[in-house]
Amino acid sequence: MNPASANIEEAILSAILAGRINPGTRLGEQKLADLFGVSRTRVREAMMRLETRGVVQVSARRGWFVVEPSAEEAREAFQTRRVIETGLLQTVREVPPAVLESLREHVAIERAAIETGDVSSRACLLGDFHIHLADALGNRLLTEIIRDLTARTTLISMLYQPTEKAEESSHDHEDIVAAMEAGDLARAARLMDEHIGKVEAGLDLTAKPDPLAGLRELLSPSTFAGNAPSVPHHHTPAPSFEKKD
Amino acid sequence: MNPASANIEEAILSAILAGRINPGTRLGEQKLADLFGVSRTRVREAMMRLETRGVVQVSARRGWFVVEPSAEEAREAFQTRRVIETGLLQTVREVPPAVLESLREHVAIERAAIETGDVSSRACLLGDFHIHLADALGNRLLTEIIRDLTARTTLISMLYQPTEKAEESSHDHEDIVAAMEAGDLARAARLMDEHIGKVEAGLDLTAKPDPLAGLRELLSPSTFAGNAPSVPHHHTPAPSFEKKD
DNA sequence: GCTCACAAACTTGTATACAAGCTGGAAAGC
DNA sequence: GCTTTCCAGCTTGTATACAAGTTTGTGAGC
Repeated sequence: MNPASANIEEAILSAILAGRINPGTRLGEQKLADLFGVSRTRVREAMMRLETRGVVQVSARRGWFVVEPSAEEAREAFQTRRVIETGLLQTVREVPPAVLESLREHVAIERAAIETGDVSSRACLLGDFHIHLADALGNRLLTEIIRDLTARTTLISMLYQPTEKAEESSHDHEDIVAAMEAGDLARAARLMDEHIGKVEAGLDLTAKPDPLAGLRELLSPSTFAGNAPSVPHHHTPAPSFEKKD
Repeated sequence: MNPASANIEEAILSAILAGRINPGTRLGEQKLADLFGVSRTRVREAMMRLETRGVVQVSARRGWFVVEPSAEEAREAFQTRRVIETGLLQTVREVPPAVLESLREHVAIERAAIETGDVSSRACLLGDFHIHLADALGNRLLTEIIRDLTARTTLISMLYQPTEKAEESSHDHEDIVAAMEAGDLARAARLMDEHIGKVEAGLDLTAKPDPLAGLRELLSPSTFAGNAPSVPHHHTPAPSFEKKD
């Protein structure tokens, strides 16, 4: 609708869905304004829209930050996704062949990306499966809701997921599609429930979102040799938020 | 967060939920700014947030309007509500006694409002039941989603609902709570599905949203005696949007 | 009397200016 | 050397000014 401001919003959201923007990343109004060649007004507009969609947050006079969901918020996001996605599968009566075809194709692309080892696109694809599903079985409204929720859970995974299990997720997707193909939507719903449960269980929600993650990442590829302690042993003055610049 | 702009947003949303603002109502930035004693900036902020929540829309350089969902959008909203609310009931394992108590109480208030004939508050209460349910069984995120959806369906009812059936809805709510009380959540989910289906079926989605509804309402209580044709017989130049001022 | 064209008033769209507050670093004091 | 205080710079918050487009009312022409 507003050409540029919609682009800013969409650009940031899809970067999050693709896992290219880390939770906690600071998004300065002026920098984005320069980047997109508009004034701060439009950027603020996009930011406020993203804030109501739950993907960024403003800290008064400090800046906009990509949300870092708390453990509680993480649980809420997963519960919500479980409710909606199982509800969708159980509400639908039958699945059109074209939809099945499209989903099978999507899963095939997932597997290809995993075997190729294309890490950057596979996270995006795994989330995209759920968005595709909502789009195919539901409607635009539902798709938008799922999209925002997927952005949230993507950020949560970045914060709390110790190890990725892309193969397992893709296999789950395959099973869900198979159940749909067999016309057993109740089973598809149950599999979806388990799938989301597995992803959630794979998180380490006891570990607080690590404010040092950014620093550690910068230091870990060993500029210094022979030190890979899990926690830096020197006293650090808690930089709290800022990670990228 | 932003005290005033959040208030504007909340004030408008709850007015919609209470049925005090009609779909299609124009919301002028300057007038709202004067009303709330702030500048247009804050009002625009609130409007854009409400736009991403799907309750208002901007028509370029003409103004902000409370949405008038199309028949297609109405179907989408009801499908989405059905998916989420049945999904919620089916996901929940057991219902805490305190929740049951609170829901029973709510239904009692509904019935009281209906018997009293308090038309203004009963629409609000009927929608509130679903919001309460999401709040009690789900989480804040889910509640917010349901709240926005309820705002949508409230507007849809205003546009397409020929006759209100408040007693029936309240009775449905009672049955749903009874099923929950009996621990039969599958039945509760089915009843919820039927309930939302009934509300949707009670709409006349073939009737286009009537751009003259506002005018007709203003004229119908007979300033002139003896003329109540369903359509004014003189040529009207299609005022399209504006209804309130 | 009716239609059409034009202009004035009004509304949103966008940028910019300035105010308010936070952060980080330098300098002073211990 | 270490801590504390204060100031300069940077970032968002809010208002206002102006640009661009829409609507409506007026008046000329038929």
